[in-house]
Amino acid sequence: MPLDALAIGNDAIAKVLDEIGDLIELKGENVFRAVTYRAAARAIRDLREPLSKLVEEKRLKEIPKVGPSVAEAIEQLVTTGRSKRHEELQAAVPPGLLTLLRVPGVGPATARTIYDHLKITSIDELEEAAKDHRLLQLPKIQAKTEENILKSIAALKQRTGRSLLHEARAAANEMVAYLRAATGAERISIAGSLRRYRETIGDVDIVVASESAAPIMEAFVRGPTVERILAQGETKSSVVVSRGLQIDLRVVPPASYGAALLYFTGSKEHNVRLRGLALRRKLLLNEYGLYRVGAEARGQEIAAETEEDVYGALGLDWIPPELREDRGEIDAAAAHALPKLVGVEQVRGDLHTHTSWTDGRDPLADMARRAKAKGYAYLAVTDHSPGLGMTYGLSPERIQARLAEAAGLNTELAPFRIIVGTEVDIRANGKLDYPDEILAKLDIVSASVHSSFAQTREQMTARVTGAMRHPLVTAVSHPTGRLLEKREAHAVDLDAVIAAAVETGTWIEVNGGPERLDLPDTWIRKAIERGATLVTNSDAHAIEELEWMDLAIGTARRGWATEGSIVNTRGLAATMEARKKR
DNA sequence: GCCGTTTTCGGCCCGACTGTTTTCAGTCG
Repeated sequence: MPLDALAIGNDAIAKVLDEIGDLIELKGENVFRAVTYRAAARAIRDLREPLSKLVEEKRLKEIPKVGPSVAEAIEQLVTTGRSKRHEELQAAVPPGLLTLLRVPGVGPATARTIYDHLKITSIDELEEAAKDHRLLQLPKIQAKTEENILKSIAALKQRTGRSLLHEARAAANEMVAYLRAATGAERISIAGSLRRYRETIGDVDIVVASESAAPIMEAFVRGPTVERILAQGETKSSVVVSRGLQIDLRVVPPASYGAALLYFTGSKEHNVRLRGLALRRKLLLNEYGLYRVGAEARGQEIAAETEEDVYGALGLDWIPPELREDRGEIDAAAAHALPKLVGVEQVRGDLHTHTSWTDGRDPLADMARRAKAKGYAYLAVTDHSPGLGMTYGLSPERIQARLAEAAGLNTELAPFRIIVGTEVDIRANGKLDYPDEILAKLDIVSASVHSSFAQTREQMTARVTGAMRHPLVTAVSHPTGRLLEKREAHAVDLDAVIAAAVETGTWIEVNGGPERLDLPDTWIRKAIERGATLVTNSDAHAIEELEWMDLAIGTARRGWATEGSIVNTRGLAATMEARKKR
């Protein structure tokens, strides 16, 4: 079978490698083997080339953590869709043990015990057994463990998945505000994936600096949004708040605040690299500080008070949280070669928004006034075209009326400027949903796919890149069409989209809508490396959603974006100049 | 199973909390 026809993607292969890791652990083999498979899986998720290509070019060994064994598994997966190692493990490990691992609190050892004695292989069976108190007969399991397993299963069933960034942030801000008011603590920070602007959030992490942890812990677990206490210790506690979101709190002495913030911001992979770096210099890095090995017990830290101190003592520049993914940022920090990332304060305008003329909630005048109040120089309104029946796309007549309204507002709000544009639908056949004479009246034309998502990769790629080659199209919006936690990206060749952007000068959007965050960060980085122009947008449908620009910028920063790569950091004239096609 | 500015063998990040433990294994992040 030709490789292309099989088309097993990097993500699918990474998933199998992760599963091999789990199976190795369940089987009781050396856990470091399992760790290696999982590390390789992660490296593959970060890869920006298809594995099939690397196999063909015999370059698999260039991937970190890929040695002879992992490479063999990858090659088999790419060429046959199966892996011998994977299948042998599946045969050796009872089916269903993997399923039990999904229950928080149940690890390999517990799963094994439960299976060996009760032959349980599904979460439903586990729930039944716990309700009947059959787990109590098992070694090392007593009432409390059984109770916790039941609670975890209930939470698992209630929980739909990871939280979207803005939802997690709202819950985190609520908790931080409460802790400030209830305890008077001043140095409180959100850490974890939320601070790194990851696209979805598992748990929220909060770090507090205080000499006395007990009252803060007490206040935390009694918080108004707390539904369940998972753990409560002297310095660390975990609770579940509404919608199943978990919040972890860590209280550390003020002298350790920087080290703790660094530690709990992660990512795990970034931390592991940092500690390895420390160890090679005979230093120990933990959440309390950086120490000479052996000196930690005496509390003689080299650095701990601020993140800058800790990075500095390791010979590194301070690394922005969005870069802390072990994707080359540590080497860049050592070489003093980190990019100067774009900041939300550099944004001069928003070029993708909707109003009550179509499916937006707020009138154009309100959107424009809010944008001006934010300090923007311009705002583009890009209401939908009629092809999207459900969103009341604008007819040619209503476009004229909207142009007239914008002209009036522009006089009133000058020098602030409303740019009248459209988010025009790219139809299934690749044609745009407005004729050229209408598009020609508009200053910004964003083209996007909203239908026929099931097209083949070839069809979809031709559809999108064809639109990008249209001389009146300024930008391509949400290129993958993914809806986080809801809908997968449609099949599209992003390499070809980036190539078309570089070739034609069409901008690629970084959409700040929290369920899109599209383009994804690893592709942003690739697009920038290849010289494409990006535009960050909120895709706001209401005045408060203009704040989603922050999410678009956070995502762009994760893609190592600098001011120069983001077109809407420029003033009005320069931005309009940049939309001219090559 | 991978990896090397102490190494090609012997490590692999580190600590908190829980539960069932009389000193620690399991799990998590």
